[in-house]
Amino acid sequence: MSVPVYLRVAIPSPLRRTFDYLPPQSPPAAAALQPGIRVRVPFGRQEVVGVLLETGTHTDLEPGQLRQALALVDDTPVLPPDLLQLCRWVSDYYQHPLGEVVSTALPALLRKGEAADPGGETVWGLTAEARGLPETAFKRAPKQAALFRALLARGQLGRAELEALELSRNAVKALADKGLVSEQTRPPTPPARADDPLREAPLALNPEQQAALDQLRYQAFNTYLLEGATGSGKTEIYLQAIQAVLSLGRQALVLVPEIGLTPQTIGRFERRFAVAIAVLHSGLTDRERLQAWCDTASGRARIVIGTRSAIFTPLPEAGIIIVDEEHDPSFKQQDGVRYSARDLASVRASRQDIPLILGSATPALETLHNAMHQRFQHLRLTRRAGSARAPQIALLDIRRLPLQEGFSPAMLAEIEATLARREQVLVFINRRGFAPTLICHDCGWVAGCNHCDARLTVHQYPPHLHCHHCDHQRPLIQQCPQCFSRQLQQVGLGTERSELFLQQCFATTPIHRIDRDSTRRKNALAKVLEDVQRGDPCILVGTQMLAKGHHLPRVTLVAIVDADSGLLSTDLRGPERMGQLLIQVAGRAGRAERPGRVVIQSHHCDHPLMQLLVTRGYQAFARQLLAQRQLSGMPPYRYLALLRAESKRPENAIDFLTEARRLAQQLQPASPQLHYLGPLPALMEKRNGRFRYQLHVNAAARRDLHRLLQRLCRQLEANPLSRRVRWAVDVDPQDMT
DNA sequence: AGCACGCCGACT
DNA sequence: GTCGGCGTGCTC
Repeated sequence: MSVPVYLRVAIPSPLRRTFDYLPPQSPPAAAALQPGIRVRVPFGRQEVVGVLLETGTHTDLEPGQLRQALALVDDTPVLPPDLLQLCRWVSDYYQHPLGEVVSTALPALLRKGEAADPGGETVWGLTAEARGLPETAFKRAPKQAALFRALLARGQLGRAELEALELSRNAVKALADKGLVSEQTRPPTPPARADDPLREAPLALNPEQQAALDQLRYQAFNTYLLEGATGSGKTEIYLQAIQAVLSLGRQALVLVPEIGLTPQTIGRFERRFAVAIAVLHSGLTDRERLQAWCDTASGRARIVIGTRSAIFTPLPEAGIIIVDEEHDPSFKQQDGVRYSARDLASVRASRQDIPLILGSATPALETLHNAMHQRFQHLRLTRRAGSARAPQIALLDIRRLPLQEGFSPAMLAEIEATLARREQVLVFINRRGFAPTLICHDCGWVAGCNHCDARLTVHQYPPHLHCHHCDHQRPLIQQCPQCFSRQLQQVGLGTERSELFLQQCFATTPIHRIDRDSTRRKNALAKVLEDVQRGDPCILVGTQMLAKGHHLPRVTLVAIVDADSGLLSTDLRGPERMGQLLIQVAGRAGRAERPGRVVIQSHHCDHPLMQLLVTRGYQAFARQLLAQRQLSGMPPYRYLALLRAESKRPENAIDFLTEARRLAQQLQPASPQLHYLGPLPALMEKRNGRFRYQLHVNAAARRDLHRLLQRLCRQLEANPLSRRVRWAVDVDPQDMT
């Protein structure tokens, strides 16, 4: 007689506990009950997909309380042991329910219980009828004709190939509707030979790059901070490190920021390597995401490039993790499980005993701090690759100067001179829309969002008012709703307004606006960049979208219209962000043979931080900020966690946090080692119709903070006040918004 | 979270 | 007379 076995299951629910079940009917072989497989179970009145954590022979429940699992979904774990462990670590470190962690670690379709092996890629091919048509068919539909010819030549095309060939998906649909194209399944690409991963020869390294590469060790955990200015050749180091790892028969994981995953980046990897590469980014459909996930989990793909959530991709033969632009805020998830993919990369690399490379021109303060304390090996690239010289940065004091739409005469003169030399200009304005404020000149009424404590941004293309925090939109009004005056003024500067103004100033020069609105249409960004590559004089007006990753060799002037907003920001990381952004944007200038120039307009040119950044560079600037952090007892010198709570009725959230503080102080009275602050309103108190507050806990020792949070969460979950609010812990918060 | 139950207000 | 508002309780 076999001992009864119980299944301990992680359920996607905010409850901080696991649930025990009886094995499903027709008891599976014990070997089938591997941790990490999915199980379909009854849960309350619903049926959910959970993940098996472990099996056990005892349970705290009465036999009658147990229900039976309905079915095992997988034969092999969707979360192999290392990832299951990582999820447990995340749940413990970030104080987030394990079931939700496990569920964020899985692609959406697996969450819903779909099979983990989609068995090949969905592709489109011509039907027999279509193959009989002459090559000159579809004379009146050029898009369809192009697709038809491509399919004749190549047989089948997948989504990625359609994109690469710039074929329209509408054409696919049109031909499919005519019965000329059908959806087919292409078997997975066979694994590439590991002995020859290269498609193209690596570039020659300069001595500095070579020295950095020589430092890397591939057989053990070590964290390398690869610090190098834009254009200093970090990517080539990544490529050659990956090459080394591939030839050891292992896989590489590359994490990139959300807007850094450009076709150029992917193209560079694909040109270099002959192995299958899986790409995971937010633009994929659930189906494509699952496909990419399966490709890496099966070991077919040898390189994974992805944004934040790619840190949870199973890699049976992981050999290296690279985090590019490691300072980028998008690596920290800002809702649900508030994890930092960069920090998880470190945990994962250490557990798997493989190297981790953190690359950046402007490392995060905590990363620099780690490097300074020898926890990371610091590799520096100081030279720009090729002949490009570092840009010269000039501060332009605009106090008392006449400004036209934010531009000083000197700045306009700079732009004009650059265009006259037949060079290109990048105008950086970190705010999309036309104007950030609509105000009534007669009574002072300001157009605000009904759901947030925010002003509505005026957009002109097309005209409307838009809340950038909750996406609420309203028609653009001409009359004040309070006093019925028609004197409504659009105050402040956004990209649309600058574009219009510059168009008037430089009527014969093409102006390209690049922000989330102008690039919403697919390939719009690629088209503009293609134009820009041709090198004719033009002006690019854009937000931080322009700051990342794009190679703009003909841009020789970067104009930063307003550097003050970041400098004066009250947020913990405001100045750090400003510095990083300025340096990143500046990196766009002068990448080819021509020297670049960066001009920064400011009312605070003599601000010590600004001076430091411009005259002595990011390192000195960052060290100064670190000194300030140490004085003010902030990370990375002390450890911070926020207890966030929000509710429709503000008092619910405040009462909850007040109680939380009381409980916390009972567990751990305030002291120099541990202090409390709050409940405080969030920087934007009301957002999306909810009032948001936070309790800050600041500790000298990570261990104390962690112990407190753990015990506090247990109590809070049982507390009736917690049911009236949405609450979550944010360990190592990025910002206080 | 999701779902059901339960008890009070303005509607066909 | 009901539809539906959200307070409360529960999930192996």
